[in-house]
Amino acid sequence: MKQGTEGSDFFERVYEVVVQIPVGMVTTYGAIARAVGAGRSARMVGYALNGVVDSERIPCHRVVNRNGDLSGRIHFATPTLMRELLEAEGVTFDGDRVRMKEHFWEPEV
DNA sequence: CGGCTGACTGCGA
DNA sequence: TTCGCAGCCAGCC
Repeated sequence: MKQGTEGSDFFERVYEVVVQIPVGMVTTYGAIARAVGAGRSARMVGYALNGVVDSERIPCHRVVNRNGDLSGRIHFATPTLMRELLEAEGVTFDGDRVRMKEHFWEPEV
């Protein structure tokens, strides 16, 4: 995908990575942060997704924390939404958390 | 320019 | 594995 072309925002990088997440797979904020070169700005990754309006273009529900727990503004507003979306895509859950061992996908740098 | 906030992570207990 | 504390980075006021 585009690399270095936009060069405007770290946000764009995040979006580019998130949209590449395969259906039925999930990744962590830290993984995305590293993929975009931010390294430790995992929190900013979530912040970037917070600014996303196109949930259709940005599958933010596929992004979880390292525990596999669905954290997110959307999940905070509608706790069932993210889980329903993931299950609908084929993601399996272990209790209240995603089976990272089964669905962890690492973004390509 | 300075300080605060945040959808996180790593380490220690 | 879970709980708590501190650290880093980028955006915003």
